[in-house]
Amino acid sequence: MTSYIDKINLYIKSLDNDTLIGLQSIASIKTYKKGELLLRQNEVCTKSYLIISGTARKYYLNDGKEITTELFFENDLAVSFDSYTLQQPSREFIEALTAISVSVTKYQTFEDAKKKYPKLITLDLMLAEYYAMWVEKRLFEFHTMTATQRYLHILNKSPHIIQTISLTIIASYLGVSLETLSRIRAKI
Amino acid sequence: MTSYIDKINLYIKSLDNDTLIGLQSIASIKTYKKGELLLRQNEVCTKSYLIISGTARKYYLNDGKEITTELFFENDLAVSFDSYTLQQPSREFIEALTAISVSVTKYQTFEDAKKKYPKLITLDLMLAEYYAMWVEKRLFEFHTMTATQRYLHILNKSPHIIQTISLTIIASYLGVSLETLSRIRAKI
DNA sequence: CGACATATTGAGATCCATCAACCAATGTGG
DNA sequence: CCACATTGGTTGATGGATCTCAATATGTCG
Repeated sequence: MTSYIDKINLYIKSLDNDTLIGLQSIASIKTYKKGELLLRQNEVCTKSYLIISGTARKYYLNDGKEITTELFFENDLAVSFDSYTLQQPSREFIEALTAISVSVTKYQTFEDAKKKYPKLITLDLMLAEYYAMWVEKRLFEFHTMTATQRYLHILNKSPHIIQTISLTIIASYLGVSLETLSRIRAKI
Repeated sequence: MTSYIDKINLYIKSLDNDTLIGLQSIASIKTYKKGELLLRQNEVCTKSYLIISGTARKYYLNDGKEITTELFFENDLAVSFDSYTLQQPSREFIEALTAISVSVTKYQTFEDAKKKYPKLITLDLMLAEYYAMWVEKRLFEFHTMTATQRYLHILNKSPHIIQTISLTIIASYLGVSLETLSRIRAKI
Protein backbone atom coordinates (compact mmCIF):
# COMPACT_ATOMS: atom_id res chain seq x y z
CA MET A 1 0.00 0.00 0.00
CA THR A 2 2.96 2.33 0.56
CA SER A 3 3.74 1.54 -3.05
CA TYR A 4 0.51 3.27 -3.98
CA ILE A 5 2.10 6.55 -2.94
CA ASP A 6 4.89 5.78 -5.39
CA LYS A 7 2.27 5.16 -8.06
CA ILE A 8 0.65 8.51 -7.29
CA ASN A 9 4.01 10.28 -7.46
CA LEU A 10 4.80 8.56 -10.73
CA TYR A 11 1.47 9.73 -12.08
CA ILE A 12 2.20 13.30 -11.06
CA LYS A 13 5.60 13.14 -12.74
CA SER A 14 4.01 11.79 -15.91
CA LEU A 15 1.65 14.76 -16.23
CA ASP A 16 2.11 17.12 -19.16
CA ASN A 17 3.69 20.48 -18.41
CA ASP A 18 0.46 22.35 -18.85
CA THR A 19 -1.31 20.33 -16.17
CA LEU A 20 1.69 20.42 -13.85
CA ILE A 21 1.92 24.17 -14.04
CA GLY A 22 -1.82 24.40 -13.57
CA LEU A 23 -1.53 22.29 -10.45
CA GLN A 24 1.28 24.38 -9.03
CA SER A 25 -0.31 27.70 -9.85
CA ILE A 26 -3.34 27.05 -7.67
CA ALA A 27 -1.31 26.32 -4.53
CA SER A 28 0.25 28.83 -2.20
CA ILE A 29 2.71 28.46 0.64
CA LYS A 30 1.67 29.31 4.16
CA THR A 31 3.12 28.83 7.62
CA TYR A 32 1.52 28.18 10.99
CA LYS A 33 2.91 28.36 14.48
CA LYS A 34 2.87 25.48 16.89
CA GLY A 35 -0.61 25.09 18.34
CA GLU A 36 -2.42 27.03 15.62
CA LEU A 37 -5.60 25.54 14.20
CA LEU A 38 -5.86 25.08 10.42
CA LEU A 39 -9.47 23.94 10.79
CA ARG A 40 -11.97 24.21 13.64
CA GLN A 41 -14.95 22.03 14.43
CA ASN A 42 -18.11 23.18 12.64
CA GLU A 43 -16.12 25.03 10.02
CA VAL A 44 -16.23 23.75 6.45
CA CYS A 45 -12.88 22.38 5.31
CA THR A 46 -12.48 24.53 2.20
CA LYS A 47 -8.77 23.96 1.78
CA SER A 48 -6.31 21.11 1.54
CA TYR A 49 -2.90 21.38 3.17
CA LEU A 50 0.12 19.54 1.82
CA ILE A 51 2.66 19.44 4.62
CA ILE A 52 6.03 20.76 3.48
CA SER A 53 7.70 20.68 6.88
CA GLY A 54 6.66 20.07 10.47
CA THR A 55 3.90 17.89 11.91
CA ALA A 56 0.18 18.29 12.41
CA ARG A 57 -2.78 16.24 13.54
CA LYS A 58 -6.50 15.84 13.01
CA TYR A 59 -8.71 15.26 16.06
CA TYR A 60 -12.24 15.56 17.36
CA LEU A 61 -13.78 16.03 20.77
CA ASN A 62 -15.68 13.22 22.43
CA ASP A 63 -17.00 13.81 25.93
CA GLY A 64 -14.60 16.73 26.10
CA LYS A 65 -11.66 14.47 25.29
CA GLU A 66 -9.49 14.93 22.24
CA ILE A 67 -9.36 11.85 20.01
CA THR A 68 -6.58 12.05 17.43
CA THR A 69 -7.58 10.48 14.13
CA GLU A 70 -4.58 11.16 11.94
CA LEU A 71 -1.03 12.40 12.19
CA PHE A 72 0.51 14.38 9.36
CA PHE A 73 4.18 14.50 8.42
CA GLU A 74 6.13 15.77 5.46
CA ASN A 75 4.33 15.18 2.13
CA ASP A 76 1.08 14.16 3.80
CA LEU A 77 -2.12 15.80 2.65
CA ALA A 78 -4.08 17.20 5.59
CA VAL A 79 -7.83 17.56 5.18
CA SER A 80 -10.94 16.55 7.06
CA PHE A 81 -12.04 14.15 4.35
CA ASP A 82 -15.81 14.19 4.70
CA SER A 83 -15.99 17.90 5.39
CA TYR A 84 -13.81 18.59 2.36
CA THR A 85 -15.66 16.21 0.08
CA LEU A 86 -19.17 17.22 1.07
CA GLN A 87 -18.26 20.85 1.83
CA GLN A 88 -20.14 20.51 5.09
CA PRO A 89 -19.19 21.48 8.65
CA SER A 90 -16.36 19.43 10.11
CA ARG A 91 -16.42 17.23 13.20
CA GLU A 92 -12.67 17.49 13.29
CA PHE A 93 -9.98 20.02 14.08
CA ILE A 94 -6.65 20.23 12.31
CA GLU A 95 -3.82 21.50 14.50
CA ALA A 96 -0.17 22.30 13.93
CA LEU A 97 1.88 20.27 16.41
CA THR A 98 5.06 22.12 15.51
CA ALA A 99 5.70 25.19 13.40
CA ILE A 100 4.70 24.05 9.94
CA SER A 101 4.97 25.11 6.35
CA VAL A 102 2.20 23.96 4.05
CA SER A 103 1.10 24.19 0.45
CA VAL A 104 -2.53 25.31 0.51
CA THR A 105 -5.07 24.69 -2.24
CA LYS A 106 -8.68 25.84 -2.10
CA TYR A 107 -11.38 23.24 -2.69
CA GLN A 108 -13.22 25.30 -5.27
CA THR A 109 -10.05 26.23 -7.10
CA PHE A 110 -9.08 22.59 -7.34
CA GLU A 111 -12.56 21.69 -8.59
CA ASP A 112 -12.21 24.32 -11.31
CA ALA A 113 -8.73 23.05 -12.16
CA LYS A 114 -10.13 19.52 -12.60
CA LYS A 115 -12.44 20.88 -15.29
CA LYS A 116 -9.59 22.61 -17.06
CA TYR A 117 -7.05 19.81 -16.59
CA PRO A 118 -9.01 16.53 -16.59
CA LYS A 119 -5.95 14.53 -15.64
CA LEU A 120 -6.29 16.01 -12.17
CA ILE A 121 -9.52 14.03 -11.77
CA THR A 122 -7.51 10.83 -11.96
CA LEU A 123 -5.09 12.28 -9.43
CA ASP A 124 -8.00 13.11 -7.14
CA LEU A 125 -9.29 9.56 -7.59
CA MET A 126 -5.95 8.08 -6.62
CA LEU A 127 -5.79 10.25 -3.51
CA ALA A 128 -9.31 9.24 -2.48
CA GLU A 129 -8.47 5.57 -3.06
CA TYR A 130 -5.34 5.92 -0.99
CA TYR A 131 -7.22 7.51 1.87
CA ALA A 132 -9.96 4.85 1.73
CA MET A 133 -7.36 2.10 1.96
CA TRP A 134 -5.59 3.88 4.78
CA VAL A 135 -8.77 4.18 6.86
CA GLU A 136 -9.67 0.57 6.05
CA LYS A 137 -6.28 -0.55 7.33
CA ARG A 138 -6.73 1.46 10.51
CA LEU A 139 -10.16 -0.04 11.15
CA PHE A 140 -8.66 -3.48 10.53
CA GLU A 141 -5.96 -2.83 13.11
CA PHE A 142 -8.48 -1.72 15.71
CA HIS A 143 -10.45 -4.88 15.04
CA THR A 144 -7.71 -7.44 15.17
CA MET A 145 -5.05 -6.08 17.51
CA THR A 146 -4.86 -5.38 21.21
CA ALA A 147 -3.58 -2.02 22.39
CA THR A 148 -0.13 -3.51 22.98
CA GLN A 149 0.00 -4.94 19.48
CA ARG A 150 -1.07 -1.62 18.00
CA TYR A 151 1.66 0.18 19.93
CA LEU A 152 4.32 -2.29 18.82
CA HIS A 153 3.04 -2.01 15.28
CA ILE A 154 3.57 1.74 15.29
CA LEU A 155 6.92 1.31 16.98
CA ASN A 156 8.01 -0.90 14.08
CA LYS A 157 6.35 0.72 11.11
CA SER A 158 6.33 4.37 12.12
CA PRO A 159 9.02 4.97 14.74
CA HIS A 160 9.05 8.66 13.85
CA ILE A 161 5.62 8.91 15.48
CA ILE A 162 6.91 7.61 18.81
CA GLN A 163 9.93 9.84 18.61
CA THR A 164 8.22 13.12 17.87
CA ILE A 165 4.66 13.03 19.21
CA SER A 166 3.63 13.33 22.85
CA LEU A 167 2.31 10.22 24.58
CA THR A 168 -1.00 11.92 25.30
CA ILE A 169 -1.63 12.29 21.59
CA ILE A 170 -0.26 8.86 20.69
CA ALA A 171 -2.58 7.30 23.29
CA SER A 172 -5.67 8.87 21.78
CA TYR A 173 -4.44 7.92 18.30
CA LEU A 174 -4.11 4.32 19.48
CA GLY A 175 -7.51 4.45 21.10
CA VAL A 176 -6.32 3.88 24.68
CA SER A 177 -6.03 6.04 27.76
CA LEU A 178 -2.74 7.72 28.53
CA GLU A 179 -2.41 5.54 31.64
CA THR A 180 -2.79 2.32 29.69
CA LEU A 181 -0.22 3.42 27.15
CA SER A 182 2.16 4.29 29.94
CA ARG A 183 1.75 0.79 31.39
CA ILE A 184 2.19 -0.84 27.99
CA ARG A 185 5.49 0.98 27.61
CA ALA A 186 6.61 0.06 31.11
CA LYS A 187 6.15 -3.63 30.36
CA ILE A 188 8.45 -3.64 27.31
CA MET B 1 -23.83 11.34 3.71
CA THR B 2 -26.75 9.29 2.43
CA SER B 3 -27.39 12.28 0.22
CA TYR B 4 -24.08 11.57 -1.47
CA ILE B 5 -25.67 8.45 -2.97
CA ASP B 6 -28.34 10.72 -4.39
CA LYS B 7 -25.63 12.91 -5.83
CA ILE B 8 -23.98 9.89 -7.43
CA ASN B 9 -27.28 8.76 -8.90
CA LEU B 10 -27.94 12.24 -10.21
CA TYR B 11 -24.52 12.22 -11.84
CA ILE B 12 -25.25 8.89 -13.51
CA LYS B 13 -28.56 10.20 -14.81
CA SER B 14 -26.86 13.29 -16.18
CA LEU B 15 -24.43 11.27 -18.29
CA ASP B 16 -24.71 11.48 -22.05
CA ASN B 17 -26.26 8.49 -23.81
CA ASP B 18 -22.98 7.33 -25.24
CA THR B 19 -21.38 7.01 -21.82
CA LEU B 20 -24.49 5.45 -20.31
CA ILE B 21 -24.64 2.79 -22.96
CA GLY B 22 -20.91 2.21 -22.60
CA LEU B 23 -21.39 1.73 -18.88
CA GLN B 24 -24.24 -0.72 -19.34
CA SER B 25 -22.56 -2.67 -22.10
CA ILE B 26 -19.64 -3.71 -19.91
CA ALA B 27 -21.84 -5.23 -17.19
CA SER B 28 -23.47 -8.63 -17.20
CA ILE B 29 -26.08 -10.21 -14.95
CA LYS B 30 -25.18 -13.22 -12.87
CA THR B 31 -26.82 -15.16 -10.06
CA TYR B 32 -25.36 -16.94 -7.04
CA LYS B 33 -26.92 -19.40 -4.64
CA LYS B 34 -27.05 -18.85 -0.92
CA GLY B 35 -23.65 -19.58 0.59
CA GLU B 36 -21.67 -19.25 -2.65
CA LEU B 37 -18.46 -17.24 -2.57
CA LEU B 38 -18.02 -14.39 -5.04
CA LEU B 39 -14.48 -13.85 -3.85
CA ARG B 40 -12.12 -16.00 -1.79
CA GLN B 41 -9.21 -14.95 0.41
CA ASN B 42 -5.94 -14.68 -1.55
CA GLU B 43 -7.75 -14.28 -4.84
CA VAL B 44 -7.51 -10.94 -6.63
CA CYS B 45 -10.81 -9.09 -6.71
CA THR B 46 -11.03 -8.61 -10.49
CA LYS B 47 -14.73 -7.85 -10.58
CA SER B 48 -17.22 -5.50 -8.96
CA TYR B 49 -20.70 -6.74 -8.11
CA LEU B 50 -23.68 -4.41 -8.01
CA ILE B 51 -26.36 -6.16 -5.97
CA ILE B 52 -29.65 -6.32 -7.86
CA SER B 53 -31.49 -8.51 -5.36
CA GLY B 54 -30.61 -10.48 -2.24
CA THR B 55 -27.98 -9.86 0.42
CA ALA B 56 -24.26 -10.55 0.68
CA ARG B 57 -21.40 -9.82 3.03
CA LYS B 58 -17.67 -9.26 3.08
CA TYR B 59 -15.62 -10.92 5.83
CA TYR B 60 -12.16 -12.07 6.78
CA LEU B 61 -10.78 -14.72 9.06
CA ASN B 62 -9.02 -13.79 12.27
CA ASP B 63 -7.86 -16.60 14.54
CA GLY B 64 -10.21 -18.86 12.62
CA LYS B 65 -13.13 -16.56 13.36
CA GLU B 66 -15.15 -14.80 10.70
CA ILE B 67 -15.22 -11.01 11.08
CA THR B 68 -17.86 -9.38 8.91
CA THR B 69 -16.72 -6.03 7.55
CA GLU B 70 -19.60 -5.02 5.31
CA LEU B 71 -23.16 -6.04 4.52
CA PHE B 72 -24.53 -5.60 1.01
CA PHE B 73 -28.14 -5.00 0.07
CA GLU B 74 -29.92 -3.91 -3.09
CA ASN B 75 -27.98 -1.28 -5.07
CA ASP B 76 -24.84 -1.72 -3.00
CA LEU B 77 -21.55 -2.23 -4.81
CA ALA B 78 -19.71 -5.27 -3.47
CA VAL B 79 -15.93 -5.33 -3.84
CA SER B 80 -12.94 -5.90 -1.63
CA PHE B 81 -11.76 -2.32 -1.98
CA ASP B 82 -8.00 -2.66 -1.55
CA SER B 83 -7.79 -5.88 -3.53
CA TYR B 84 -9.81 -4.33 -6.34
CA THR B 85 -7.89 -1.06 -6.34
CA LEU B 86 -4.41 -2.54 -6.11
CA GLN B 87 -5.31 -5.72 -8.00
CA GLN B 88 -3.58 -7.68 -5.29
CA PRO B 89 -4.69 -10.79 -3.35
CA SER B 90 -7.60 -10.18 -1.02
CA ARG B 91 -7.74 -10.60 2.76
CA GLU B 92 -11.50 -10.79 2.47
CA PHE B 93 -14.17 -13.16 1.25
CA ILE B 94 -17.42 -12.06 -0.37
CA GLU B 95 -20.31 -14.42 0.28
CA ALA B 96 -23.94 -14.56 -0.85
CA LEU B 97 -26.13 -14.66 2.27
CA THR B 98 -29.23 -15.38 0.20
CA ALA B 99 -29.71 -16.27 -3.43
CA ILE B 100 -28.56 -13.12 -5.21
CA SER B 101 -28.67 -11.51 -8.60
CA VAL B 102 -25.79 -9.16 -9.42
CA SER B 103 -24.51 -6.94 -12.19
CA VAL B 104 -20.87 -7.88 -12.73
CA THR B 105 -18.22 -5.62 -14.23
CA LYS B 106 -14.59 -6.64 -14.72
CA TYR B 107 -11.92 -4.35 -13.29
CA GLN B 108 -9.93 -4.19 -16.51
CA THR B 109 -13.00 -3.62 -18.64
CA PHE B 110 -14.01 -0.71 -16.43
CA GLU B 111 -10.48 0.71 -16.58
CA ASP B 112 -10.66 0.59 -20.37
CA ALA B 113 -14.10 2.17 -20.32
CA LYS B 114 -12.76 5.05 -18.22
CA LYS B 115 -10.29 5.80 -21.01
CA LYS B 116 -13.02 5.74 -23.63
CA TYR B 117 -15.62 7.59 -21.51
CA PRO B 118 -13.72 9.99 -19.24
CA LYS B 119 -16.87 10.89 -17.33
CA LEU B 120 -16.66 7.46 -15.75
CA ILE B 121 -13.49 8.60 -13.98
CA THR B 122 -15.55 11.14 -12.06
CA LEU B 123 -18.07 8.40 -11.26
CA ASP B 124 -15.24 6.21 -9.99
CA LEU B 125 -14.00 9.13 -7.88
CA MET B 126 -17.41 9.63 -6.32
CA LEU B 127 -17.69 5.94 -5.48
CA ALA B 128 -14.23 5.94 -3.87
CA GLU B 129 -15.11 9.07 -1.89
CA TYR B 130 -18.32 7.50 -0.73
CA TYR B 131 -16.55 4.36 0.42
CA ALA B 132 -13.86 6.37 2.22
CA MET B 133 -16.51 8.33 4.11
CA TRP B 134 -18.38 5.14 4.92
CA VAL B 135 -15.30 3.49 6.41
CA GLU B 136 -14.44 6.68 8.27
CA LYS B 137 -17.89 6.73 9.81
CA ARG B 138 -17.56 3.09 10.84
CA LEU B 139 -14.18 3.73 12.48
CA PHE B 140 -15.69 6.72 14.24
CA GLU B 141 -18.50 4.56 15.62
CA PHE B 142 -16.07 1.96 16.91
CA HIS B 143 -14.13 4.74 18.60
CA THR B 144 -16.91 6.59 20.30
CA MET B 145 -19.66 4.07 21.01
CA THR B 146 -19.99 1.06 23.28
CA ALA B 147 -21.29 -2.20 21.85
CA THR B 148 -24.79 -1.40 23.13
CA GLN B 149 -24.76 2.00 21.47
CA ARG B 150 -23.56 0.50 18.19
CA TYR B 151 -26.37 -2.04 18.31
CA LEU B 152 -29.00 0.60 19.01
CA HIS B 153 -27.54 2.73 16.26
CA ILE B 154 -28.01 -0.07 13.72
CA LEU B 155 -31.46 -0.79 15.11
CA ASN B 156 -32.44 2.82 14.39
CA LYS B 157 -30.60 3.56 11.19
CA SER B 158 -30.60 0.17 9.49
CA PRO B 159 -33.41 -1.96 10.91
CA HIS B 160 -33.33 -4.13 7.78
CA ILE B 161 -29.99 -5.46 9.00
CA ILE B 162 -31.46 -6.68 12.26
CA GLN B 163 -34.44 -8.15 10.50
CA THR B 164 -32.64 -10.14 7.83
CA ILE B 165 -29.17 -11.03 9.05
CA SER B 166 -28.31 -13.73 11.59
CA LEU B 167 -27.15 -12.59 15.02
CA THR B 168 -23.86 -14.41 14.59
CA ILE B 169 -23.02 -12.23 11.60
CA ILE B 170 -24.38 -9.05 13.17
CA ALA B 171 -22.23 -9.68 16.24
CA SER B 172 -19.04 -9.93 14.21
CA TYR B 173 -20.12 -6.85 12.21
CA LEU B 174 -20.54 -4.96 15.48
CA GLY B 175 -17.22 -6.23 16.74
CA VAL B 176 -18.61 -8.14 19.74
CA SER B 177 -19.03 -11.81 20.57
CA LEU B 178 -22.34 -13.49 19.87
CA GLU B 179 -22.86 -13.95 23.60
CA THR B 180 -22.40 -10.26 24.33
CA LEU B 181 -24.83 -9.31 21.58
CA SER B 182 -27.35 -11.77 22.97
CA ARG B 183 -27.05 -10.15 26.40
CA ILE B 184 -27.35 -6.66 24.94
CA ARG B 185 -30.59 -7.67 23.29
CA ALA B 186 -31.90 -9.31 26.46
CA LYS B 187 -31.45 -6.05 28.38
CA ILE B 188 -33.58 -3.97 26.03
C1' DC C 1 11.15 29.86 40.95
C1' DG C 2 6.40 28.91 40.11
C1' DA C 3 2.99 27.17 37.09
C1' DC C 4 1.27 24.13 33.89
C1' DA C 5 1.59 20.46 30.85
C1' DT C 6 3.29 15.68 30.59
C1' DA C 7 4.01 11.15 32.36
C1' DT C 8 3.96 7.32 35.90
C1' DT C 9 1.89 4.37 39.27
C1' DG C 10 -1.81 2.33 42.28
C1' DA C 11 -6.57 0.62 43.28
C1' DG C 12 -11.14 -0.31 42.11
C1' DA C 13 -14.77 -0.69 38.65
C1' DT C 14 -16.53 -1.95 34.12
C1' DC C 15 -16.97 -3.94 29.83
C1' DC C 16 -16.52 -7.68 27.25
C1' DA C 17 -14.36 -12.33 25.84
C1' DT C 18 -14.12 -17.04 26.73
C1' DC C 19 -15.61 -21.50 28.09
C1' DA C 20 -19.33 -24.36 28.90
C1' DA C 21 -23.91 -26.00 29.32
C1' DC C 22 -28.20 -25.84 27.39
C1' DC C 23 -32.29 -25.13 24.37
C1' DA C 24 -35.01 -24.61 20.07
C1' DA C 25 -35.63 -25.04 15.27
C1' DT C 26 -34.37 -27.16 11.09
C1' DG C 27 -32.88 -30.57 8.11
C1' DT C 28 -31.34 -35.24 6.66
C1' DG C 29 -30.58 -40.17 6.06
C1' DG C 30 -32.39 -44.47 6.87
C1' DC D 1 -41.61 -40.30 9.74
C1' DC D 2 -38.47 -40.79 13.29
C1' DA D 3 -33.75 -40.25 15.38
C1' DC D 4 -30.10 -37.67 15.37
C1' DA D 5 -26.94 -34.12 13.78
C1' DT D 6 -26.44 -29.29 12.79
C1' DT D 7 -27.15 -24.53 13.15
C1' DG D 8 -28.43 -20.52 15.74
C1' DG D 9 -29.24 -18.47 20.00
C1' DT D 10 -29.43 -18.03 25.26
C1' DT D 11 -27.58 -18.06 29.85
C1' DG D 12 -24.13 -18.54 33.70
C1' DA D 13 -19.48 -18.20 35.72
C1' DT D 14 -14.93 -16.47 35.42
C1' DG D 15 -10.97 -13.82 33.93
C1' DG D 16 -8.53 -10.30 31.40
C1' DA D 17 -7.97 -5.87 29.34
C1' DT D 18 -8.69 -1.38 29.90
C1' DC D 19 -10.98 2.79 31.99
C1' DT D 20 -11.43 6.03 35.69
C1' DC D 21 -10.08 8.47 39.67
C1' DA D 22 -6.40 9.90 42.41
C1' DA D 23 -1.83 10.71 43.99
C1' DT D 24 2.72 11.56 42.69
C1' DA D 25 6.69 12.63 39.94
C1' DT D 26 9.07 15.08 36.01
C1' DG D 27 9.81 18.21 33.07
C1' DT D 28 9.82 22.83 30.77
C1' DC D 29 9.13 27.47 29.92
C1' DG D 30 8.10 32.20 30.95
